[in-house]
Amino acid sequence: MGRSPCCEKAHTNKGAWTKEEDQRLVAYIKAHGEGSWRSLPKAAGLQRCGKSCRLRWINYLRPDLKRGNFTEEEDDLIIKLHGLLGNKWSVIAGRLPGRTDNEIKNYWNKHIKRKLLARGIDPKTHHPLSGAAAAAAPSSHPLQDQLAARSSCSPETSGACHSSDDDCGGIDLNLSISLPREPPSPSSLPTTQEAEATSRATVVDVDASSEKN
DNA sequence: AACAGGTTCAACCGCTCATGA
DNA sequence: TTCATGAGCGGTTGAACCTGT
Repeated sequence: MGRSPCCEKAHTNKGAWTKEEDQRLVAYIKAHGEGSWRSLPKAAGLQRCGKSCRLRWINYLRPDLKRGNFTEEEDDLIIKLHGLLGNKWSVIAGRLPGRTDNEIKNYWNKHIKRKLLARGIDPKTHHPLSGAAAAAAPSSHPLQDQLAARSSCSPETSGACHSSDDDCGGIDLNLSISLPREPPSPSSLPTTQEAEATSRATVVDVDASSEKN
């Protein structure tokens, strides 16, 4: 009596989506909204796994997606957020309207990793590459360490030292985000993902406006 | 022009988390 | 409190595309 599989593998398509499948999925979501991914494929007449539908919608079909090159600002923001959060791609995506976790993850692997390496920075630890010892620091994310060290003034406990120019910790990553947390328009998605991402990220305030020093 | 190697992107897989009975 | 189920996340893979030889 194991857990039931997420879908009938024998009767589901795999691989690239066809235009018709895309159209069906978009039409269904427009009519019924997001959610119930497990039952969606059947209801929409798709021979796909619910997870696959969800992914296709989130990463490719959503109307509010911003496709195209990342800006320098987005680059910097991703780097800073990664320093704070690690590989929490969905949280990072929540701070970059129109970007998806998958897109950011890919972009990180293809572009930013190299950028950091070229600067002599270890993309995993955000420490200078030169010191192997540095890489062996107690935490994989030094910035998280700094945040932890600041626990005495954490927003959860006091919120007192959360002003944008407070230098608690002495790093410029004391940020508070000013990006919109709501969907840009009523017709765009409820973005449960973003909502969740936002809620999970509340511990860390990141200010997009301050990331340009 | 043809081939090989490298890069990029979309999609899948397996795990964890959240929620409800 | 425990268990079952659905949803979401992050890592990985594979095919298509690009570039250099």
